[in-house]
Amino acid sequence: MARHNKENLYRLFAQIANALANPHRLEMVDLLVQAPRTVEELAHEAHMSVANTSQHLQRLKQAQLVTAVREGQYIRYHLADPAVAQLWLQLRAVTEQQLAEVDRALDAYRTRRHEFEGITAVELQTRLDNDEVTLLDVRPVVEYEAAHIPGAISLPWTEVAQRQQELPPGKTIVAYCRGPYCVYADEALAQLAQAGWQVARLEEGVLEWQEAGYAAA
Amino acid sequence: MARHNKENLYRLFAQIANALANPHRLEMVDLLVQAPRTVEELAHEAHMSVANTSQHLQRLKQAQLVTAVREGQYIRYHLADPAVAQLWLQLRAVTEQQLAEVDRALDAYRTRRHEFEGITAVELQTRLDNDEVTLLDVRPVVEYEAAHIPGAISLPWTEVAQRQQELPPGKTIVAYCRGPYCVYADEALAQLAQAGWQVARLEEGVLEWQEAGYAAA
DNA sequence: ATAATATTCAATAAATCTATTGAATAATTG
DNA sequence: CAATTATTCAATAGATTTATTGAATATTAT
Repeated sequence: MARHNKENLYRLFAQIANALANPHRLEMVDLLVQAPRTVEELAHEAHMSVANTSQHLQRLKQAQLVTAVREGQYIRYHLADPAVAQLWLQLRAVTEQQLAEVDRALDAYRTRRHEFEGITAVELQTRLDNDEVTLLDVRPVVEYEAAHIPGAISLPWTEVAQRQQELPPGKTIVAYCRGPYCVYADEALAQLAQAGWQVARLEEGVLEWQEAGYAAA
Repeated sequence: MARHNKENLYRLFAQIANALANPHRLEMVDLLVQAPRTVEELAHEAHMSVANTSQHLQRLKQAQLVTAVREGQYIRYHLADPAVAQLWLQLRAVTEQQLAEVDRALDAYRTRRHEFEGITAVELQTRLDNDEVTLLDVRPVVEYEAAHIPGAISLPWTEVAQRQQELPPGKTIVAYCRGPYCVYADEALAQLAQAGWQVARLEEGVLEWQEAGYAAA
């Protein structure tokens, strides 16, 4: 009797863990952290079929980790609450700490991971205040518009080659993207470094930046 | 290629989520947060067969969420890292916030949940400093010994009836146990209230107490 | 209304997860 | 060494999860 009620309680926690216990759904959560998206957009970004994406979204929605908002013929999915992003961060933290494979998998995915000088959030903040660096947000514009680090210029990584002359000359360029598991900043910096710019990468994305106690714009 | 490497990365995070995606395993983690335990102890506490408990422990161990330490003919399982407890806390926080069922399930499990006056960590701290209350840790002694709130007296809930005369008279008694999902404090307080004591419950357990920034002993 | 587009639903097969059972292993005790 | 105790392993049946396929639904545009 009491046993049964206790099991019911733990079952609820397990339901939420279960909703996150799939690589595709985690990638979708990771994308929704950056900005709300339609089913098609998510399917395209995560390289999944639309039907499969929809099915996974239903599971996230059932667990109330995301919410659906109809916009005309589209349905845009949002992360239900900032606490969900926190949970994702904590899951990442534990996984990184406990599974050494994460480091290896990251090296395999981000092949230029160790090519650029890193810069910490603290360093960046002071160098931004002293007007010593140009901060580049190389994510898609919609993500920049959803939230970005104050002072960052939006220049999607796909447009870096053509638009680099817009950048103020002389200053070091710091690029960031979705966070430590995103290659966009690496791609952008590789092009800029080749063109002779002094570059550095911020591993943090907006979520990690906020988590570290800084404000977002 | 890059896709494949990205999938590998998310697969690792999903592995950890998967290890937590079972009510029994969560209950085991919840128990291990309080104190390390042998397979048999866990099986008994969680009302599971030993073989099943062992099997679930293997999964937690494979995910490196727990570690096994042989002690003679026993093997004692420990939480691998405090970060695992943090993750459990965050999972609980999200579940409580997103699933209204938690509140109902908790009412069903802790039938005396609303019977006693609650006291916050802050209140407790000041009233302890002023020597106005007696703080009772009603968990099993091993858990008290693993960690407890400074100033707490160990009096397991099973012994409250016989040993209540040991308590200093006149002061209000505040009891706590494993946290908000534990009935021991309710059970203890029901007996003490009946015997005429002035009582209050602290919902926090040691983990939540520490999470709130206080030290443990 | 009809056509087009976005999303969901339903059915299905392959894979994974879970609890149970009984046997196997490893350490301790007599 | 034999007996005992704690834990793990192996096999298995039932349940759940997943990706795919094609059809169904809902909204918009013509």
